[in-house]
Amino acid sequence: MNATPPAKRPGGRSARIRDDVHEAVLDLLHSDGWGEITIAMIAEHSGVHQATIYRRWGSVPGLLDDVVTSRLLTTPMPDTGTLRGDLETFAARVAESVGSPVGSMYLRATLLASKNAGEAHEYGFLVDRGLEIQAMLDRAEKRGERVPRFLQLFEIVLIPIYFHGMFFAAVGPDHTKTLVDRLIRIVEGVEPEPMDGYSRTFAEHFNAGNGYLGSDKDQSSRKMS
Amino acid sequence: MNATPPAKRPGGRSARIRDDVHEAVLDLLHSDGWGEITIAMIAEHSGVHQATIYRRWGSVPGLLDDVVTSRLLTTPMPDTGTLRGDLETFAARVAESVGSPVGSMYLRATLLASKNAGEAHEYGFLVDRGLEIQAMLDRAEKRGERVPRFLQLFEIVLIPIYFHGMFFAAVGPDHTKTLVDRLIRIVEGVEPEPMDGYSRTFAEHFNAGNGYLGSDKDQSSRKMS
DNA sequence: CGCTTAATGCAACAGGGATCGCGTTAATAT
DNA sequence: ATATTAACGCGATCCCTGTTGCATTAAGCG
Repeated sequence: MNATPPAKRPGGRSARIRDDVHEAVLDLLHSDGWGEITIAMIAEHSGVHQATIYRRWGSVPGLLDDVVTSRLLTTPMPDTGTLRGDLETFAARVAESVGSPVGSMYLRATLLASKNAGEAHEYGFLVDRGLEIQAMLDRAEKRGERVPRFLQLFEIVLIPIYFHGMFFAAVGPDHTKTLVDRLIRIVEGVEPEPMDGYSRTFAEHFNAGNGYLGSDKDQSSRKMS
Repeated sequence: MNATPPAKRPGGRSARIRDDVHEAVLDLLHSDGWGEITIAMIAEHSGVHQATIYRRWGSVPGLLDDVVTSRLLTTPMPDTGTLRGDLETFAARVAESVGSPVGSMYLRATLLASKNAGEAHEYGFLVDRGLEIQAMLDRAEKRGERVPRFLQLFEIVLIPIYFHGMFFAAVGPDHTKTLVDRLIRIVEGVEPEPMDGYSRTFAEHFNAGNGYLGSDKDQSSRKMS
């Protein structure tokens, strides 16, 4: 699953280089914002030779996968005692990381690589996360709560967060709450979803919210008639 | 909005070349399946020189945008008399085009271009479609039906279709019906969503359905523990 | 400490994407 | 029909991504 298979000599120098490269990646993603990240840039900024990076990680997606799994996604899944609580903190966390340059970059890199020429890039941490999420659901079910299927959770809460974050901008915690609320309503079947936070028409929505989705990031004016 | 600005000499030869290139793109997308599309390939397959293609369209995303807007998205929005009917046929159509190589390719190309270096690729036809969708909703509301907000429709029905289609496989008409049904349930507030079609756990879901989402396209075996 | 060899540095090179200058063709206007 | 010039074809060329062979460094091990 990891980009660096069990190394035979992971000690001092290799570890140092690994750290240098990782840090360079994070630096670049932080400074350059959303610009493209090339291996040449990483090589120069870290002082590690290109060839080394190509040999160890192969490609930018592979390197990003390593960075993400080894540094960013180490926080354990929430366990607040209620499914709603778990989902809300988890969704907020996902939204935050997907909205950041690192997360957005990673998702786009891995997903774009996914359908490309044969070499089906492993979905890496996505599978791990899936298992952890399932454990979270299982806990809730064991407590006696009504729980959604995984695909429901994925479609109703996670996919919108991913989509917003990748294409437009990070979604705020208020909206993640709305998504979680929607999921729970669906599972429990209560009264219809309130429409307070929603623009009435597409035009309003598009113009007011900046961008295609009503999120709150500035995005050079693009009105329509 | 269009990739080719109002040409000063759009007649005979230019039009012929434009058609040749468009047809080559469609041919390649049909035959090569999901493989990468390069301008070199298009040039060879169409008999038009690379330099010409670069000059007129600039890049693959630009060319795809032109192809899509001028050839593929000309079918009018459905008007069946009920919101559910409209949504179901529309969703099925979207799923089909997004699942096809052309649609998938286009979406992924725009995705790549969207947040990349400055040149904010226009979302092109997406805005047009948004307005048409809104008109569909307006018609339904005028008939007295309870209608969702645009963002709800977008998040609950369209985004999942896009996401599935772009990164995994096309969703079948059965699942699009599920999505539409979900939306209408949310707006009208009825009993909880049935869970028949959903795998029980993430592992089941992942292994059985092939790929991360339970869709029905073969995808080289990738089991997990 | 000394030996083995994994891992890195270095430079040269292949390959492809994209651009440019210039000659040629043909669309448009008169 | 003729002139004008937009648009195309062609080849050379640049630049960037990624690879490879070989020398050098240092990690792991006795």
